[in-house]
Amino acid sequence: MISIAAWNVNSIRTRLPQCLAWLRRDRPDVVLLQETKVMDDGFPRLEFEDLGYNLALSGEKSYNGVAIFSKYPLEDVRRGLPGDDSDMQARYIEAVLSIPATKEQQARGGGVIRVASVYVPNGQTTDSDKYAYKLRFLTRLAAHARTLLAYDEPLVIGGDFNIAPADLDVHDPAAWEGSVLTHLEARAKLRTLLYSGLHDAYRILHPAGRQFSWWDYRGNGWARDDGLRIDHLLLSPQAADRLEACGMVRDMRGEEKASDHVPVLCQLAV
DNA sequence: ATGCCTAATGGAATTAGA
Repeated sequence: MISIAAWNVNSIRTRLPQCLAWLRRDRPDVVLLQETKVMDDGFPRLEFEDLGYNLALSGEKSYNGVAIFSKYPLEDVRRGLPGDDSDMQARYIEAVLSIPATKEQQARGGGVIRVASVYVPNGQTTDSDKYAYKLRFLTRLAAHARTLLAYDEPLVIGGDFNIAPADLDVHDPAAWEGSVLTHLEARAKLRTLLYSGLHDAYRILHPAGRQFSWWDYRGNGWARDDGLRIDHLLLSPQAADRLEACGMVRDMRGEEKASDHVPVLCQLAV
C-alpha cells in the first residue's frame, strides 16, 4: 500500500510545525504540496529530509510554489506545464516514483507511479485577466494530461484545482453562484480533464460524499462548515484500479495556525 | 457584507488568496 496526499499548505515556512506534526502522525509516503511561497534556496529541506523524504521543489518568491515529498526515490523531475514559455509562475511539478516491486509486479507496471503537484490559478473574478489565465492554464494541463495518459501507467495528478466540480462540492451553492471556484467555464475545463481519462479519487469511493477541503478564514467559515471541495487527486485508470481509500484529513483545519486547506489523502495498492 | 482572515513584503499599507 502506498499513501499519496495533496495539500495546499499556504506557506511552508509558516506551516512548518503543523506540517512536521502531520507527517510524523500519518506518515504519508508521498505529499504533493502547493503554495509553498518560498524560493528553493529558502525551503526548509533538512526538517523533511530528516523524516526520510526525498524532495523535488519548484519555488517562487512570495507566491505560488509547488513541491513533491516522497519516501521513494524521485526521478525524471519536470517543472512547469508545456504550452507557454512566457508563464513563469511556479504551479506545476512532476516526478516518477521508483517503488520497490517484484518482477511480477514490474511486469504489470507496478514498480512505477508518476505523480504531479499542481496549483491551478484562482482567477479572482470571472471578468479578470486572471480568470482568462486560469482557463488557459487548465487547457494546457489537459493537453499535458493526455500526453501522460498515453504512457498507460499509474498516474496521480493532485493539488489545489480551485474548482468545486459540482454543487454537491459546495456548502451553499447559491451563495457561491458566479464565483471563479464554481463557474461553468472552469467546471467545463475540469470535465475535459476527466473526459480525457482521469478520475476523481474522492468521487470514485464517495459518490454522494460532502467532505470539503477548504474553508475561508473569514466569516468563521470553519465553525459554520461553510466549505468547498476544491483540492483533488486525479487518477489514471491504472492508478484508479488500485484505489483503496480516499478522504480529507479534516481534523487539521481545527488546529492552531491551520492552513485554510486540509490534505486530501488516498491509498493505492502496490 | 469578497469590508469579515491570513501571509508576504518590508517595516505601513498593499497585493493576493478563495
